[in-house]
Amino acid sequence: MSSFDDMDAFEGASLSARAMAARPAPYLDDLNEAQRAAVEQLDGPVLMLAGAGTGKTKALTARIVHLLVSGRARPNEILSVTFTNKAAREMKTRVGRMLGQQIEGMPWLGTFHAICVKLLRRHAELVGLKSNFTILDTDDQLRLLKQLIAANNIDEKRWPARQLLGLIDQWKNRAWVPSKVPASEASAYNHRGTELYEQYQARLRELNACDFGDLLLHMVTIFQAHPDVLEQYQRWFRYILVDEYQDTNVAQYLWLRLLAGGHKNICCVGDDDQSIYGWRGAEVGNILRFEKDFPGAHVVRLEQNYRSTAHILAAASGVIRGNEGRLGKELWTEAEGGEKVRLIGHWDGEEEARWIGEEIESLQKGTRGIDPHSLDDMAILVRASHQMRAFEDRFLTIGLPYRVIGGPRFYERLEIRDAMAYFRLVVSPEDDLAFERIVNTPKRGLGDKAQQTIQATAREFGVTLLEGARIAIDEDRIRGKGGGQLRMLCENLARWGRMTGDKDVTHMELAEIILDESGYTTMWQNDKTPEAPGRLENLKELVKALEGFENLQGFLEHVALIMDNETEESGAKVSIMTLHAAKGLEFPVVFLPGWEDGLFPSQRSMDESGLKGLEEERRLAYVGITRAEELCTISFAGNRRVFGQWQSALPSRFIDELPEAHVEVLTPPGLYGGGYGAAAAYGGGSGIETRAAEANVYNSPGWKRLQQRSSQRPVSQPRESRTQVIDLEAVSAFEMGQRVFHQKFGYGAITGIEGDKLEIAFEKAGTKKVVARFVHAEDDVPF
DNA sequence: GCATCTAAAGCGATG
DNA sequence: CTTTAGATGC
Repeated sequence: MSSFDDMDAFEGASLSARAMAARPAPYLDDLNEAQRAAVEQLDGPVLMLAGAGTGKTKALTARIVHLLVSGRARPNEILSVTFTNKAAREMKTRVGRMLGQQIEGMPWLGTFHAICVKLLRRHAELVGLKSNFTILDTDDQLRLLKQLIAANNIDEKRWPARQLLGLIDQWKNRAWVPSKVPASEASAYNHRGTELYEQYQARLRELNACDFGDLLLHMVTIFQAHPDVLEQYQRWFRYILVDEYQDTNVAQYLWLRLLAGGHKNICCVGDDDQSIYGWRGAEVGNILRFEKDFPGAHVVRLEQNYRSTAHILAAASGVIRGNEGRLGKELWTEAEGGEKVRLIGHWDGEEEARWIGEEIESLQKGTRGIDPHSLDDMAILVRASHQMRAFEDRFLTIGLPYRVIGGPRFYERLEIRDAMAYFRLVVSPEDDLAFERIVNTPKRGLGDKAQQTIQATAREFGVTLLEGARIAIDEDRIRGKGGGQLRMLCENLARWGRMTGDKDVTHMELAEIILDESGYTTMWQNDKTPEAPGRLENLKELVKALEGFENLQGFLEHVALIMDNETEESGAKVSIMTLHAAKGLEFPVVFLPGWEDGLFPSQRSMDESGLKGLEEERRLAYVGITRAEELCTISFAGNRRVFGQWQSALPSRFIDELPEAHVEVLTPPGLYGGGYGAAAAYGGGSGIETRAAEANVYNSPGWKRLQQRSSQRPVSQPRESRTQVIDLEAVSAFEMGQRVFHQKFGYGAITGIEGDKLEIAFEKAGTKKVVARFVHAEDDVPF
């Protein structure tokens, strides 16, 4: 084990405390009373209950600065954990800005996982790993589990690997090693869950690998079994700060409690009303229990909101009031005036998308006393990602620029994982999982049979797959085209491996060489699907990302934890994302579509977790509303197509919880009268509102009409956009029958021209009408 | 060994 | 409806 003092992170990070103390402390001046209290109470346990938009990050960064300036701790003695890399990055820059100087050494400001990797590399041998262990992504985990399931003669059809993975994840979130899984879980996964968990852990150790859950679990295990190690860190980390404490799971909680066990200088920041990750193992209980865990804790409430109008806050408060067992907070603001929260019902999901599209266009120009807004200021927040499609389709048709936030993250993408597998294999030839992944990608004529031969050979000689492959070739066990290709792959890998030591080739050049010579780049160049250009683009991004690292090895060690889906595109765009992805963000204008019972609150959530599930959904509604600064529009549709089936739905029960005084009900032309929704059906809301709801909705002709027609496919109502800009110039470049390419739908032929829109029969996506400027001539594809 | 068809499942998402 | 994994056929 390397000595404590060797650790990079523990040295060279000092910033002269005296030099800073001499500076004035403007960071305290623009804090309000509560924020200031939270910042100045440096010693002992502190719970900062920070509502949405109350300047939480500001207080947190001021606290770090205060610790540094007051000389309580050096930058490398502060442990500061966040959940996302984005949050970590933001805190780093804000601390730097507040100090008025860039500060290199905040090595322990990062995500739980990033910090645990750093620690675990130092102590890996205590849990049977080498310090250069690899971190598996979900894909690798799943493949491993499938192998185990097959080896145990379990029918994967009846007992899917995904289920087992979910189970193991949950156990790890609760900090249960295989031997600690309680008997109550014994029946899980056909009574073989624990057994397979044990095998999985053993296999990980063989592979010198661990998964994300292990990063924390191993550290907890080490701290519990080696008090001397724990004590070192308890002493070293003089102050601990935790962001988004309501999202911590049991393993993270134990980890924190162990580290804070000595001095108890721990400050947890969170908002129980924004706990929306229960299904991922987060325990709201952690935050509710804080004062019991840390007796004498100072609890500070940040309740003054600087983000939203009073109407928006009132609406959010009205909804969240429905939850039990809250720590209790009431947001308030000095701001006056503003628009009420708007509520509108639609016939179906497409109508909803159409209306929101038009609304966005008129807000762009400014309307009814609302100033013009950039598209960057507007966001659509949906409950489930499949709701996004309706908006994408509509926005493509009317030519409204949008960006989808979330989606598959950069490093989870197929091409990135493939490329990384090549790099992994070059750096560590014993990485069998990487070998399996790329041996026949691109296609080398090595199918099941050849791969089984390699596996068998490797087992026979007790060597890695790559070594087994080499032996298999030498002994002529794999013949024909595949054999030759495999020989070439092995030789290439060996050659690239030697090049890692070559001073004349930078690791970026090497990465390019690997991708080119393996045929991987060519594979995508020859691919004619619409995704291919984007994938090549991503590979370029990947190589660019290498720049910040010393070598391939260094890059790989960090990549699983630091890669973000971050491509800065030019031009203003409206954002579309899930409510989960929206946490921590804010927008002047927010649309919240799809407020229908079953969709939101989600049926699945309620089925799985009952009242707890419903309460988490309610917090999600609270998070959604509080993202809005000026204008918040909630909508629901009477009919929606789910998995191709038309289904009718009732307005969300959360709509009844919106306080009427702060809501303006909009009535779109030609639709049933607006009004409150499902109160009667659930007995929610006040008596008056409930009766009003019955009168307005259930007995209204419009509602009855809606009910009657709900089983039929609704006729879409073509209505031209008020703000249509016809770009005939773009259309003139095309003619009937021409073959064209579209970013989203791929290749197709023009079958009609109408105004500025083209009707195109796509090869894969069917016939669609799209705006001409999103279409390229076939020979003008922007690769 | 690979391409093409067919059946079944998909609901929320960070490291 | 869409995607994807597995089976089937060539």
